[in-house]
Amino acid sequence: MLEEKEISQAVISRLPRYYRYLQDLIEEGTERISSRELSSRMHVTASQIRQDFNNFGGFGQQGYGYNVQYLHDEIGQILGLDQEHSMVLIGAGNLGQALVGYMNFKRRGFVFKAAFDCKPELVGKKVGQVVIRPMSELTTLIDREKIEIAVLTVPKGAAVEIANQLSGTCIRAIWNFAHVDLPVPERIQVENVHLSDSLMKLSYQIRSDDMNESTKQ
Amino acid sequence: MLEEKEISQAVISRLPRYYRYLQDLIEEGTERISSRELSSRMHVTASQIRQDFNNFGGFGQQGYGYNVQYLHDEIGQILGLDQEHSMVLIGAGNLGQALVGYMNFKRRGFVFKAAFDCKPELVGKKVGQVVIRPMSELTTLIDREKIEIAVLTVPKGAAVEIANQLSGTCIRAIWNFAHVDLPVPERIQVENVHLSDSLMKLSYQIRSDDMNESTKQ
DNA sequence: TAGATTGTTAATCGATTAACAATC
DNA sequence: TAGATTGTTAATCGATTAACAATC
Repeated sequence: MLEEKEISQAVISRLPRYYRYLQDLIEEGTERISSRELSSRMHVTASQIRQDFNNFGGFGQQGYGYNVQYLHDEIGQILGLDQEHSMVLIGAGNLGQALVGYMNFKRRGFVFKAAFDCKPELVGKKVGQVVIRPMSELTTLIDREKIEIAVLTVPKGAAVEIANQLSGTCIRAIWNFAHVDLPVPERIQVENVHLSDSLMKLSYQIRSDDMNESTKQ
Repeated sequence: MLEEKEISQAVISRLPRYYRYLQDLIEEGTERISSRELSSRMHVTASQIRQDFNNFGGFGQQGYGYNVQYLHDEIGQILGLDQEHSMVLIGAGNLGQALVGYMNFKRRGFVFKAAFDCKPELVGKKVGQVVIRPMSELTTLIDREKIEIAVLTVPKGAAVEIANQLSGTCIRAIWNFAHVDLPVPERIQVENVHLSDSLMKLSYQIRSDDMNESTKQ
């Protein structure tokens, strides 16, 4: 009932930011907020806010605005934050270890159940709450523990091969930090975090600023 | 001369991916490629590829296609990858240390010149090629060494205060991993990497899959 | 020259913004 | 009831795709 039509990617990308601002409002003790107030805080149009929320069917009340707590909880539910999500780490390098250790994910219900690495010298070592296991145990553990999300922090070369392995398991989604596009069946969702792409965009901005400076005069 | 009009954010976001595919093509020894071939590899339309490239003024040749090496280098230049970029790390926690240690950035010309942390017990410790310094030295070092990019991996609470400090320096851009929107003057570019936002999007996809499953029947 | 493929203009599609009637 | 503000329809804007003339 909650959802019928496909929601656009643009809308979904904005939901976490709404969620964040609503959390801040709760902490400030604000009980209600109008789309106009929220729009001026977030530097987006009030129209967009109302359109976005109405994709999911109207959380406000005419003449009143939105109840902050209610809106927060609804968006949380839409984002699936009312459920616990089990994860495994694949690739226990520096970045991988940092992610496992990051407590904020756990607070939101994203829990690492295991970590894997191909390096024998890392196997047995503890990171965060889990012990690093050999890659040979990967697929059986995922299926046995009904893991939802695989966090992939391995080098480019290994990523595709591992994605193929994952395709045969019950895994639902891959959070991909490897610098390649993964070939997976449609039922597996992939969310890419390409850090170097992000850094390149930054570098583009700097350079394009330089150009403007030099052209201006 | 190279650029005049504003290039849309959508185009810029695609450039790093083009760059990556062109690198792969070079490694494969491919000398030329048509927009149609590239489009089928990358799963985008050939039209979009041609439109994107023509924002910067035509890198191809009718009847021939694009020279891979040339196109690669041009895009690299547009992204500012032909220059070295100096960076400082602010916040030497797990994630920060992982970023400093990541060699791929250095290969692309992004070089960490220093790292800072407010924790006295971390000061003096070495991460990657640099030694962690106290926060008190932050602004003077940035200006003295003409640092371009600040990599911000501090908790939410500290980020805004540090952004204010950075506003008074020669810094050009902030690569922001903190979970807040930073208030900075217009001349400073901000590129956000909100990992928990990304994870929430993944969680949304999983949940919306569930919905479809349960509604289908 | 004929074939291929670009650069570019025109058509379509989707997302954002504006406007306003519905309603609390 | 009057005022406020939503939900929603209509208008605008921008981005993507299609088509084709230019040209290597």
